[in-house]
Amino acid sequence: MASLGELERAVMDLLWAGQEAATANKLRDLLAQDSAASDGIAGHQGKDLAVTTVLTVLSRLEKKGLVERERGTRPHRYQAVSSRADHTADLMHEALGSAPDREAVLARFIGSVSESEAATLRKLLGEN
Amino acid sequence: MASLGELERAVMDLLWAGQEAATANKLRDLLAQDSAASDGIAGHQGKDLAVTTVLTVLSRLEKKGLVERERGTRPHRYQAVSSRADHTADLMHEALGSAPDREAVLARFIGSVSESEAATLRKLLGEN
DNA sequence: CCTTTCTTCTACGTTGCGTAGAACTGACTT
DNA sequence: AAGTCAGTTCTACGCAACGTAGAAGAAAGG
Repeated sequence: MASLGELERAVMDLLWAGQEAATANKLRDLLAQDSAASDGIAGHQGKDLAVTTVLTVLSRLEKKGLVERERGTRPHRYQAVSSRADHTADLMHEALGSAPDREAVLARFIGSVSESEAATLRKLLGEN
Repeated sequence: MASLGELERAVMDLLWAGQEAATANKLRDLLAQDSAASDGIAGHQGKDLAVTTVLTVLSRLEKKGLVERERGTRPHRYQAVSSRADHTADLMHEALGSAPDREAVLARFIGSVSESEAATLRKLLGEN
């Protein structure tokens, strides 16, 4: 499926967090905010990215099928194709699918799941 | 965790398949066989790898903690640290853990699981 | 000791990603 | 209509991971 780099990941997180489609500039600002926040605001090591950088990343994400853009509006607007939950579940299926011994994998998986998650799973499997 | 390249993957598959620890040469031969097999035997595009290539890959896998080597014996013998099922389950946990909305992910995951796998999961969650 | 075999060192080409300048395009202003 | 300006695409560079393997070093057997 293609794994994500650090910046690609950060951008996807923003797109997943906001429900609205965002412009490259908006995303650039959000990224600047986030990095400032994690530096403790005062520090803020001038790590602001160029907008072109964000655009390049968005293009790559689009090519990977993770992001969709509205080409109609002039500042193109970008949004995630699927929710983070869907994407993550896909990744899990991908991992699972790569093994010939599905059952064994599931057994190990269940074995190391927290109790609360096990409860969630029981509920999900029960009703249906 | 570090994802695997194509050759790294192929080597791990061999190590996971065989229960015995194998030497680099043994693995090289097995890889040659496999590639011959997928080419339909006749073709067999002289894609045999150099032993050093296999050794390099094994070293990298060792550094990643996926492979263990017996240094005592002269032709060192290599084996997988954990089973494929364990490794795959780890990957699934890794994916799951990267999301803040665990429950939502599990819901999507369960939603797209085959009926037989769902049955397996019920059984695993039931008895315990 | 000397040859053979195995391992380690070093390295090169390719690809993905972070990063961004340069060039192009479409729109708003006057 | 031409100029300016924001936004987008093109191109590119450096770095790291990976596939690949030759060269050099080390050990085991005759």
